[in-house]
Amino acid sequence: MPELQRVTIHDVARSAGVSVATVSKVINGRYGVALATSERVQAVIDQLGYESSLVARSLRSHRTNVIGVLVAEFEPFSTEILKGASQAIGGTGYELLAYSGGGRAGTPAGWERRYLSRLSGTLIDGAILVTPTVVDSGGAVPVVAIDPHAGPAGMPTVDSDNYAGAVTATEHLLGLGHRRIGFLGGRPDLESSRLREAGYRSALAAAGIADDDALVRVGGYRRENAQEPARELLTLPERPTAIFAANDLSAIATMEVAGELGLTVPEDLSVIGFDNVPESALVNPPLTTISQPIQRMGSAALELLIHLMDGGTDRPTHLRLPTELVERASTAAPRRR
Amino acid sequence: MPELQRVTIHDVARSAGVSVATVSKVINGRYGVALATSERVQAVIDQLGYESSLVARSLRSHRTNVIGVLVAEFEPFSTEILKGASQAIGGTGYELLAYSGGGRAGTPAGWERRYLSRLSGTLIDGAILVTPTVVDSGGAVPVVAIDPHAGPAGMPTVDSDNYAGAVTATEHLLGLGHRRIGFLGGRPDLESSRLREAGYRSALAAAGIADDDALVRVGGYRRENAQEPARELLTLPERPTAIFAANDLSAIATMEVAGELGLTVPEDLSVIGFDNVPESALVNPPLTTISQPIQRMGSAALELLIHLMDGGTDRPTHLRLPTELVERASTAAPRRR
DNA sequence: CTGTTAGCGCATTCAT
DNA sequence: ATGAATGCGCTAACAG
Repeated sequence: MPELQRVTIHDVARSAGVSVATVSKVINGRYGVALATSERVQAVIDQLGYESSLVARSLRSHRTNVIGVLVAEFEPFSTEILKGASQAIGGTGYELLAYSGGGRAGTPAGWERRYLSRLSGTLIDGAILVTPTVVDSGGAVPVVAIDPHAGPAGMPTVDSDNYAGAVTATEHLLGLGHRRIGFLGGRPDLESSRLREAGYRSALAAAGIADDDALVRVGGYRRENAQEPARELLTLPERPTAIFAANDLSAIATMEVAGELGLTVPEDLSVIGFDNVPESALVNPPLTTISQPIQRMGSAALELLIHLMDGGTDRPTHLRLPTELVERASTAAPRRR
Repeated sequence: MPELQRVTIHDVARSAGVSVATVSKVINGRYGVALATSERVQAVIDQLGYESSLVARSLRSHRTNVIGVLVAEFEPFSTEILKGASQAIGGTGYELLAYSGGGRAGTPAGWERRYLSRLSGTLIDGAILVTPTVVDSGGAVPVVAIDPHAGPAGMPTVDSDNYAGAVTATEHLLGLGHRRIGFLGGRPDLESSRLREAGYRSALAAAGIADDDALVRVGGYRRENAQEPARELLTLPERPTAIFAANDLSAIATMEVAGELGLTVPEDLSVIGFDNVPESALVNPPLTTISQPIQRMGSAALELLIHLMDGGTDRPTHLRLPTELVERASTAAPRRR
C-alpha cells in the first residue's frame, strides 16, 4: 500500500519556493529572514503539517531538550517513578522519553549501559536510570540513578532511607509487644537488602533483644523464592510471633504460607512489609508496610538531573528520602500464651 | 569539565585499523568480513564499550525495531497501558519507547500529531496513541489508538465499553437506593466522556428518574479541575446522596472535597469512579469503581499493531473490551433522613 | 574481502 | 536576506 511519506523540510522548501536553509531559519526563529518570506514559509508549514524530525535534528545539533528515563521493564515501581518525573517536568521546557527493552529475556544485565549508549549524546540530553545494577555512567551525558542496586557509588543518586525504614518497621512490632521477630531478607547482593537487615538488627539490639540468626532467612525479594524460607520460619519449634519481610512481595508470600499452616494474620502472626506497592493494599488482610515515596523520588531525580544538566555543582548529589509507616491490618499485639 | 565523548563508529574503526564500513558490517553481521578482522573489531567494540546510536542508525536505515507509545502525560491510565504493552512485548524482538511532552503547557491539542511527526518515519516503526484527540495518523507509520477521544474513526482502535460501564455504575447506585445521583463528567469533547454521561442518563431514565441538569457538572478528568465542580455539587441546597465521577481521578477529588466539607464517605455520600487505576484501591475508603481492563488494552493494542506492521489485514481493527463493577468501600445505601 | 562514495533530514557556517 | 556547501553517525551500494 502507498504509505504516505513523511513531509520533510525539503518538501516545505520546494513548496514555498525557498531553500532548505531558509525554512530552517524560520523554524528556529533565527535572524536573517524577511518578514514576508517568513510568513509564507510558516503558512506552508502549517498547511503541510510539517514537524521537524527529532532524529535528524538531534543528530545535527546534539541537543534535543529530551530527558530519558531508562528502565528494565515497565512495572509498578518504574511507572511510579515515571509519574513523579512527569509531574516535575511541567514548565521546564524538557520532554520525557521512557525506554525499555522487551522484558527481561535477552537483557543479560547491563541493560542500562546499552540503552545509555544507544540514546545518549544524540537523542537525550540527560538520563534517569531506574534501579540500575551497573554504576558506570559512561560519561556521555549527565545521569541520575534511582535506587541503584549497589548503593550510591560515584553517580548522583536518589534513594529512600532503607535503614531508617527497617528500624521503624521493627520498632512498630516491638511497640506492639512482640519479642520474637523474624526477618525475611532480600538478596544479599543488593544494598537495599543489606540496609534493611541492618536496621532490623539494630532496632532489636536497642530494645535489648539478643541476636538470633535462627530467626533470619533469605527470601530474595521474590514471591516464589520467599515461600520456602517463610515456611521454615513459621515451623520453627519456637515460632516467631511477628515477621518483618524485606519487601511487600515476600510479605505477601509469608501471609500465604501462614494461611496454609492454619495461622491467622494478625491474630497468630503479625506481618509487615516494605515498599507499599499498590498490591499490598489489596491482599487480605491489607498489609502493614513501610512506604517509600516513589513518585517523589522520580520528581527529585528529575530536578537533580536538570540542575546537573545546567552545570550546577552546588547541590548534594545524593538525595535520601524518608520512609514512613503505613498501618493497615496485618499487624497486632501478640496473643497471650 | 571534560565530558567524555560518546564512542562513535569512527573511534572503533580507527582503533581497529579498519574502515568505518567494515565496522558497520561486523555490527550488523553482514557477509564479506574475514573472521580474523571480525574478531579484532569485535574485541575493540567490547573494549571501548561501543554501542551504535539509535538515532544515526534509524536516520539511515529507516527501521529501528522500536515501537512508540505516545501519551499526553504519564498518569495512572497511560502507565497501566505501558505495563500491559511491556508484558506483551517480550519475545517480539521490539523495544518500547514511551514519549510525553512536558505537562500541559504549550500542548494545546494535537500533541499526538506533533509527536508522531517528530518520531515516525525514523525513530519508531509503529505507534500506539493513548487517548488521542486527533484521529488523523498522517500515514507515515502504522498506528493503533487506545480509547481515542473522538471514538473509533478510521484508525485501528482498542477501547472499552464506556456506555455499558456507565450504566452499570449508575445501576449500582440505584440498587443501593440512591435517587439523587450527581454526575461529574469528563471533557465534553471526548467520546468516552459523552458515552459515560449517556450511560448515566439512560440508566436514570430506565429507573424512571427525571433528568436534572443541576446534578451534572464537568470535571475534566483531572484532579485539579474536578475539585471546584465537585464542591458545587456537594454544596447544592439539595445535595446528591451519591456521585458518579467519570473517572477515578475525579472520584478521588470528590472524596477529598467531601472530606473538607465534613462529609463522610460512604455514610453521607457514596462515590463511584471509572477506570480502576491502582490508586483507586489505595484511597480511604477504597473506591468502588468500574474497571476497564487497562493493561489488557495495552497488550491488545501492541499485538494488533505488530500484526499491522507485519502487513496483516485480516483482523478486526476495532477491539472493544468489557468493563466490570469493582465493589469496594466508597458506596453504601443512602442514610435515611 | 575491504575501502570509497553517497546520502538519510536537518542546522550551521560562509558566500553571495 | 538568501542559498550552497558541509557534516552529524551510520548503512548500503559499488568499486577495488
